[in-house]
Amino acid sequence: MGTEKLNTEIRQDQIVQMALSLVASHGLKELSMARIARKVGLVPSAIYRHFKSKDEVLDAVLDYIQRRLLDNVAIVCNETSESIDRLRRLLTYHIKLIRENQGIFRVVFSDELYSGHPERKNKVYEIITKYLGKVSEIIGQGQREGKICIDTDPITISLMFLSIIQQAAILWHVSNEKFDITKHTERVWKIFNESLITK
Amino acid sequence: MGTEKLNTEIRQDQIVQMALSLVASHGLKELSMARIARKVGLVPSAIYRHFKSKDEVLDAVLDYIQRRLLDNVAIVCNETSESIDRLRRLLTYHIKLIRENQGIFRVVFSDELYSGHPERKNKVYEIITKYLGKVSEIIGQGQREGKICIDTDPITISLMFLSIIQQAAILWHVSNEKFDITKHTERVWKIFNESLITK
DNA sequence: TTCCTATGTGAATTGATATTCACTATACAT
DNA sequence: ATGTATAGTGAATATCAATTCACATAGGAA
Repeated sequence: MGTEKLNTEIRQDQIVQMALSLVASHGLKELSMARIARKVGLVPSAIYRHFKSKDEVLDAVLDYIQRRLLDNVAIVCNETSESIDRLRRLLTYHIKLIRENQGIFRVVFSDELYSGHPERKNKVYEIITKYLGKVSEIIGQGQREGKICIDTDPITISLMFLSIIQQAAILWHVSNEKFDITKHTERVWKIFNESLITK
Repeated sequence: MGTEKLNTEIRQDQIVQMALSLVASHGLKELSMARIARKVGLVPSAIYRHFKSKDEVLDAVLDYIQRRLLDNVAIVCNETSESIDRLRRLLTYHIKLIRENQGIFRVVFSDELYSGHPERKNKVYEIITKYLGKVSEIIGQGQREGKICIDTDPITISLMFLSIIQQAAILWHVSNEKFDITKHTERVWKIFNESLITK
């Protein structure tokens, strides 16, 4: 009825946001076009004015996630040029991203998203490797500067680095937010610091 | 028609196995009672002779996963009494379990499994913490024996330990098995060895 | 103001899936 | 051998989700 008419770009943004928010609160399984529509304030069929299919919506959500992750890298690189500092800050931003937007990780690590969709599975792989690539650039920089020990390759270190946060995030999520992710991160950083950073 | 009649215990086992195998090959989303039935060699309604609902099937799958994980701990504890050795072997068994039974991890870390099921989410949490508990016992033993440095608590170390394998498993899975999980594990073990094990 | 197009609506379609039930057949105990 | 409890069948039901389409309308361009 008296529903405001907004152009596709705005609606697409809203749809992605609402989709992500629904995933955060109820998981991917419960994500339906009808629910998204209701949350946006539209009727289900209206979504199809802005996306050809549910698959397209999911792809857009993935694009958004990728952007958020890579933005974090850009932000820390702007804030400081010191490699260890960059890593430390990235850790903080990553945790913050997880806490504020649980949906992101329910999506990225739910195989429901890409089972039966080779292209999408590939996209997820791409997101992870791109992010890892950026992190390992920072680590490589640190190694060249003599701040990080060079007997392990940057990719392995960056994967270790992210693994630990990621898994903590899963535990945090599964424990209904009881697991203290911040404290865990601090302890891990300490070990990380002592074992990889040249003194 | 000429379908053999087997007793409930056998059928329940078959159903759990086939369910897990389907999850491994097609993901949780594609897991339907009909598919399970076909794979077992039954008609869909027959499943209900052995499980009250699909939820019960999923619970049984979770029980099986828990058993497999804890079995691994028992096995390594039987094989050797040396803490570092136990950890090293557990790592190997864990990777083997992942490789041979990809379904296990598609299940444990798919929130689709427990979204909207607080009890099941709790069960997943329980599985993880129980396993972590066992691992940290081994680590605690190593610390008491002076083999593992004591400035970090066992739980943090065990979580780090498992995080790294787990995440590697995800990457392995998302990359369509291209990522070399064994090599990665070796490198990680090396770092682990150098930073946590007292020389 | 008047069109025209992009956007929104509601009903209908299609397809999948969990679950139930009345019925049948098998294996095992007697 | 026979009967009974247990396991298997196939059809039916109910629900739910994605998608389509004919129709309605808002809002900017003319």
